[in-house]
Amino acid sequence: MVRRSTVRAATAARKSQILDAALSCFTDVGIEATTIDDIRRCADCSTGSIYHHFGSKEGIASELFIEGVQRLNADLMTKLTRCRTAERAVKTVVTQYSDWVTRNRDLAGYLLNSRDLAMSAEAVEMLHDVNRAHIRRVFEFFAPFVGNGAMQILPVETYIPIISGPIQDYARHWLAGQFTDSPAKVKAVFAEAAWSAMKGADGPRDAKEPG
Amino acid sequence: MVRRSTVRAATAARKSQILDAALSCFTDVGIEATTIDDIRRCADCSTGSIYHHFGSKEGIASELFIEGVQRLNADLMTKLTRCRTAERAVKTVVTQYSDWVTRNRDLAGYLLNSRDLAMSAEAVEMLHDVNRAHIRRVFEFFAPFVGNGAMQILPVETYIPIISGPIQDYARHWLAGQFTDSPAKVKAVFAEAAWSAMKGADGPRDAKEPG
Amino acid sequence: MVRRSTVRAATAARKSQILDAALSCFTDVGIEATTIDDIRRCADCSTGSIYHHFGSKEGIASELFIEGVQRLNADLMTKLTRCRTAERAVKTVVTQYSDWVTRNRDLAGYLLNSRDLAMSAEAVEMLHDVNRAHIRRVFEFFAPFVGNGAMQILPVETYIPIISGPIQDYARHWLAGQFTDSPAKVKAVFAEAAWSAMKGADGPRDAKEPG
Amino acid sequence: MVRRSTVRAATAARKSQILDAALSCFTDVGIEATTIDDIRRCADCSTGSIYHHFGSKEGIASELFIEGVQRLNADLMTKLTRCRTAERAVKTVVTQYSDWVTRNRDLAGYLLNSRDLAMSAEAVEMLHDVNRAHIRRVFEFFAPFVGNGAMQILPVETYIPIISGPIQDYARHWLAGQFTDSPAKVKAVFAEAAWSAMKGADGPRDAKEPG
DNA sequence: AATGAATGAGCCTTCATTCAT
DNA sequence: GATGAATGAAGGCTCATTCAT
Repeated sequence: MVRRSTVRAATAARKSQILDAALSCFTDVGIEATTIDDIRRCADCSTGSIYHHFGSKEGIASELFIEGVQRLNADLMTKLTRCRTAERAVKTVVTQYSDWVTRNRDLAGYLLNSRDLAMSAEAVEMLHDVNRAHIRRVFEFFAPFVGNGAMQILPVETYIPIISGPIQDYARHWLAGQFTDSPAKVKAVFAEAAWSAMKGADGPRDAKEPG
Repeated sequence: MVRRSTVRAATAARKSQILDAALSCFTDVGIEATTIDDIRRCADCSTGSIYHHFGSKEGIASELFIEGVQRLNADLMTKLTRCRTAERAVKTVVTQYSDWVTRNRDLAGYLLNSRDLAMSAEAVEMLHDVNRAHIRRVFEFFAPFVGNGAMQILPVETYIPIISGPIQDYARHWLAGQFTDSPAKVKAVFAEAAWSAMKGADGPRDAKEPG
Repeated sequence: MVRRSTVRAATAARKSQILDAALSCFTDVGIEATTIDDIRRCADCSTGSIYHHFGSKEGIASELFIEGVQRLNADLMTKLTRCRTAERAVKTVVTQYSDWVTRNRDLAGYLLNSRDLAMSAEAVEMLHDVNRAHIRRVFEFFAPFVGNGAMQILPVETYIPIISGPIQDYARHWLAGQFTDSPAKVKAVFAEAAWSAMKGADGPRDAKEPG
Repeated sequence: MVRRSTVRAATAARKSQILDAALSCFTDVGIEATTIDDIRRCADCSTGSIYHHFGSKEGIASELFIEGVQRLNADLMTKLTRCRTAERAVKTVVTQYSDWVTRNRDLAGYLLNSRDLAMSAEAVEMLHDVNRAHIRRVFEFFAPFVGNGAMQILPVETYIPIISGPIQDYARHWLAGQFTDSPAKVKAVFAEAAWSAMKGADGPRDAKEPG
């Protein structure tokens, strides 16, 4: 029992070590330009070890992607479920993302720029499952606010782009070194903009949160 | 004279043929995954011909990118300069983009997903010049509206993300096949959202455009 | 004593399990294409266990080969020493092979197609010893029949090809799935053909065996 | 016209040069053990050139195999169609093979030991077509001799093994360095043996060829 | 004896680019 | 301008083998 968990822990540590190395390389030169040898050197392990744990370069990229998405999603849900008003919730989507991106630059950049990532059918399936479940939870959370007029009724596919699109675009530029202020620094502007675009036409029907 | 222009026309046609083929391939499998041989096959020409006209794979990608950006920018400026009010102008940024993306799917997708494109120093320089000039023109156009309170005063780097971020995010999903309605179909929603987020806090001071 | 023999039996069982797995893999995809991991999976044991028992991949292949040859040879000698006439003996070489191949498809195929097998010097030595001894025994058995004119006097290296070549060729095709009738089914034809080619020019001088 | 045929000739020469190199390497160390780099070194060309002409290592092996089979088959048919009696024809199958193997050691060895060669579906198809056509021609040639009683009536799949099996087995051993006399040297023995096994039970009904 | 993670040399193949015709 | 054979560096991946537990 002890033995097995030790082994498992060691395995997990090695995998984590490789994922960290991969993220670092992907950030430096991009996924395509990163070679297994780059990762091997950076993770200080053998080629075989990488393949023993991940099976392929794509396997590394996929696992990194899915794990990153799950962390980001989980962090959002934690923050979101504490919100009591629509305004607070909408702004939290923006500020949470700003803070997370600022704290997790490399991983955020990876998630933001890997839309073209070629994944195995299996990995795609898993990612879709993860994403669908997350989207459902988020929409279930916001549904009441839309129902009571605090938020506008819009085509369902437009909510996320309107709320998250601006801060994501800003983050993309910041991560590319084109902007100097971190997302965390300008988050209030984007939170306000998102709420302006989302709040019910006649103003929110729920009471403004104190503070 | 006639001979030369004929030759030039033929050359232009061949270049255009290759660029079209390249865009098609890039759209299908991505830039990195596209090989010169893919382009050769698709353009129905020889390897040597491609190198004669573009010098390198990166040369094709760069020319395609810069030409695309210029077309998109020019189209925006044409539409924008017809606008007399801040509201009309802001909404035009959104609707023009929606329409252009819908009409130029492949090229739009290429521009939207080639942030990682490795370009020669020369090409990068050229692209920056083109972009800087465009951004300057756009900001000069909007400056009066900000000055007279019709639009909010915000950190300069936040304007573009707030106005264009949502429709770009939507376009990205649509181009990826995740959304069904074209940007052109939902542009009004995004135009309205952009204006809600950008209009002066006390309401626009300029008169509403008739119509 | 009991303990030791139990251990030995267990060891022998594990070795046998691995050899069976290896033969199965070799038959399916060929020796070269079979990986240690294939065998491991098929034998349901660990990599280390395989190396503990056989030392190398070549060790497995060699042991399997030599063991197979010995079984085949032993079976032939058993059947052969019961024969009293040249005709019976020659035909027995054919029919014994037919029956053995039919009953031991995979092993026979392995022996028949592993001419290229790279073996250690030690294993090669052992195989040669085994083969030389067998050939010597067989030739000593047949010598009297040649001496008394019941069988033809031919160049020594032609006897085995003439007697066994046809049924081996047939077996090769059958094992490859190209022929439908098993060697056992057509053995009489090949036995007759072998005898026709081997019998003394003036007819056999020994009496035809009854039945 | 001249230009094109020159180019074609050059291409054919290069392909031939690579095939020769491959055969040499295959003979020396076996197909599996031969690396592309071995062939490249031996053919004195670049890796890319090999792939330009053959697509893959398997492509080389297949083309070599099919071309070899066709040469062997064509040579047999040429010799066979000159035969007027069953005896001459059966013996020709044996002697032609003996001579061809002796003159084409490497190619013969390649054909004889590549039964396990992994070929593309396309190549397999082509090989089957080639073989089927050859077998049909050969059987059509021999049919009259079986019909008129000059040769025995046997199960159809046994003819080839009985006639060719012995000399093939001998050739295999000789090519492996186990026998010293070339097949051409001992061909008469095998020709006689084949005829003994194949001739009609009551003796040939056609006249013995003079000489 | 058993386990399975780790190793690393080596292989097949790709592909941007060059250049003789 | 066009052609396509030739080049060769480089990369993803395999796999027999080792070894600490």
